[in-house]
Amino acid sequence: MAGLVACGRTYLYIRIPAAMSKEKLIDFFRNDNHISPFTRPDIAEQFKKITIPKNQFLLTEGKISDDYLLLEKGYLRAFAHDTDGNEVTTNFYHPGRVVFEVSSFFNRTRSKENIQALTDCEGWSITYEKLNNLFHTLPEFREFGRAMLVKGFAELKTRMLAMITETAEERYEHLLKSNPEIFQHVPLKHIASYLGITDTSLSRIRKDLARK
Amino acid sequence: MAGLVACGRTYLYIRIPAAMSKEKLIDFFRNDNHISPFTRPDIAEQFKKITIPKNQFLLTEGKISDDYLLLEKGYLRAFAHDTDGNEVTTNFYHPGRVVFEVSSFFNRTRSKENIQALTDCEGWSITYEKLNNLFHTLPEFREFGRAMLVKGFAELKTRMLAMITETAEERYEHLLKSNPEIFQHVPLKHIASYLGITDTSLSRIRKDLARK
DNA sequence: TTCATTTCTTGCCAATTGGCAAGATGACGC
DNA sequence: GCGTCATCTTGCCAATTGGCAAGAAATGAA
Repeated sequence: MAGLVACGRTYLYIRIPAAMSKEKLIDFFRNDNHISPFTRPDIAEQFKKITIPKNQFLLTEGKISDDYLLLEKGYLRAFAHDTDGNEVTTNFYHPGRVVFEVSSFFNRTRSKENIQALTDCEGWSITYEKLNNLFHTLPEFREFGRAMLVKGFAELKTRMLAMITETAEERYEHLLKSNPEIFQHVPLKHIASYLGITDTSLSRIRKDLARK
Repeated sequence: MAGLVACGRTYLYIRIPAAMSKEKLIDFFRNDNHISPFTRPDIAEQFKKITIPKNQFLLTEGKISDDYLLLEKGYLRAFAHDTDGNEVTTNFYHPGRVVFEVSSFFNRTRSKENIQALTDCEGWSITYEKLNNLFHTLPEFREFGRAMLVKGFAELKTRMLAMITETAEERYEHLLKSNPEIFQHVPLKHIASYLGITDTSLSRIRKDLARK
């Protein structure tokens, strides 16, 4: 039971010892973003089950990201602050994703981003140190780690290209198609900043699309 | 001498056998983007010296990226095509950089991007297979590989945030500060598409800034 | 040099997006 | 239920950016 953290502030999350790591676990291997039980107990047992209540933070600015989280249930959002202090949503996460801040986690530097649960979340987390040990000893798992990095990289590139070549309306429509679930869990202003526009503009775009 | 490729088209580049790989080579280790001779002959000898004449391509659309290039001299640009067929510049490379297309190289998939030399270039290249062998056998070198990935990731994220939070004028000024050399080697239209604006807008921005 | 091509600038106007503020709607706690 | 606060929409106007086309300037080839 232990390991449970109660807290009035929103900076902590509950960490539950992995009681049944070896049965019900997550397998990303070559499964391309689809969740299923781990097939490798030696890997699985290094992960801890964690739950994150809605609105609480997996990572806050200034901390060093030390959760490499395989998300099983729930939705999260990452956001940073621009020079004027405004929140900018940098990413959304849904089940089947690896959730962590790449730069902070691997460089062991203070994060400029926050990662917050939009809904109650569940997943399997591993620390930097343990993850590195696995990478060191298991070449197949190393492949997995690299694949996750490369995948994130490619997605970010695609999004960048969309920012350059597509209108806000097109970007909105694509997000609506590719990630409809998040619209149920997040206010439009977060989606707007993710798309690179204001909530006012997004509202107008939605009105225009509704008339069509 | 051999290995030289002459070609009227712009799709090939010259590949010169690494005659002096062990003396004058490149060391990125923990050197954070600063070039100096390789200190590890076992690594160095896996790389081949290549030169790329101006305007020729290191990578073309549809091919699988198989050069992981440590750039020693010269400048390159990566570009893709949007749905209307227009060129969009996705990246610029300067000496001290690793030049390759992450997704195509690591996933062994056809590249959607081209990488073209803006000036005569020189550097040290390694194939996917050899690079993987090094990663497999040399943990320190693995660290280097990951660091390059993470670095590229972080840069792309920063650029993304700039696209969302900064005006085109601010993005232009930052590029001018951080990467002034490329302005000597590339027409403004390429810089414009990299910044996410048209060449017309960039021209106006430059006029405004000149008056200040 | 001369010619052709590309690059860069500029004017005109339209489309997109933002800033601000007011009002409507909805969610949540007491 | 009631009140409060966040969310969402809308109107008005301004700023930014784009599309197009013409002309100037620079570049490169013969």
